[in-house]
Amino acid sequence: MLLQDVLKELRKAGIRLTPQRQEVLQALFDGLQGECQPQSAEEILQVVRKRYPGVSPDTVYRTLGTFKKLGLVREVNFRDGCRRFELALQGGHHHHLVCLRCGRSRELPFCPADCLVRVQEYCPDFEIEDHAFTVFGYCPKCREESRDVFRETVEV
Amino acid sequence: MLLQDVLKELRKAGIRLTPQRQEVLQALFDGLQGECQPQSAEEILQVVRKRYPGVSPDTVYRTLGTFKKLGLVREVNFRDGCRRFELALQGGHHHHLVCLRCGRSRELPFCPADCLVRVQEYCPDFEIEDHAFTVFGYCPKCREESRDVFRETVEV
DNA sequence: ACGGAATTAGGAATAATTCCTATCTAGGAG
DNA sequence: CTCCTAGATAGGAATTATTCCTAATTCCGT
Ligand SMILES: [Mn+2]
Ligand SMILES: [Mn+2]
Ligand SMILES: [Zn+2]
Ligand SMILES: [Zn+2]
Repeated sequence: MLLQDVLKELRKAGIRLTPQRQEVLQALFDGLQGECQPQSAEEILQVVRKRYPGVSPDTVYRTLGTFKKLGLVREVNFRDGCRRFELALQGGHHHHLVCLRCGRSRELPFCPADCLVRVQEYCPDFEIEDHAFTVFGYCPKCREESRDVFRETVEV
Repeated sequence: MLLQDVLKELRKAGIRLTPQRQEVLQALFDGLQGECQPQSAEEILQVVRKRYPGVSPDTVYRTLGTFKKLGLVREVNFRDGCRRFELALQGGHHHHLVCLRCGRSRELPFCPADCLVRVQEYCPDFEIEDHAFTVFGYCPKCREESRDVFRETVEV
């Protein structure tokens, strides 16, 4: 799905298409490229300001909240002190593997869907809205580096 | 496992047993009772201060960090603006179902262990440390209440 | 009991997020 | 096209969670 399609959807949903919102959306689409690092509000703000200086953090947060309510954006937590956001386009559902040292993440094409089914059976009257599955640990690069540090320490 | 056993383990691990740490540990054990709501640092601070006034937030955070490194405490995120903590005693591994409205949580006896295995295969060089599986949505009570509000709105 | 490394209190600093309010504007009605 | 207004924004202040700093204290092995 492309930016244009999403804009159409938003219009259909009765969302006013301000330039600010479009820029935030664009930033979210940009974040989809490459290694897919969900972005913090601050990061999105910086991207947006390149094209549209003067946007306020408040607007970014408000817009992300709006998009989240529409199911267009998902929030993820990487335990690095801020919330992160990424587009939740249909068919692209995934989760993350996060390095607790460098903070980089990798997409995981696994989803504990069976657990969700069991949860729904376990609590039939609970209305499930979203779920998080995130794996934390240390990436190969960071493990390598800490091994180096260890060597240096020992050799001294 | 009881408080005494954990204290023994801590001593074995070379952790200095200050009264502050013992109080934080006690607070965490208290949190285990009842409906198991993982506690925020602030909540723990309040509990600790009842017995031991004058503890600083810093100490609570530092202690939680220490316990986390030891694997004694797990951190969970309920999307309510603060980190939450709970004891991670052996055999008691579980996850949570969280209401986005009232913030209350319920324990889930399901763990996406199979996903973790696949993740480990997918990234053999990544050192998995921890994982999060949390289901968000609206609890029966909150759904009921919002239905009431809806009725009132319509009837006016 | 002593010494020293680890720990703490308290207050300042930081960083993320929200609130407030005067001003602006997208988009529907005419 | 112009007008109108509900909804959106900027900017700065306020809030809240968390960390940093440092002098003073304390656990615990010897
Ligand atoms: Mn992603
Ligand atoms: Mn729990
Ligand atoms: Zn890494
Ligand atoms: Zn609820």
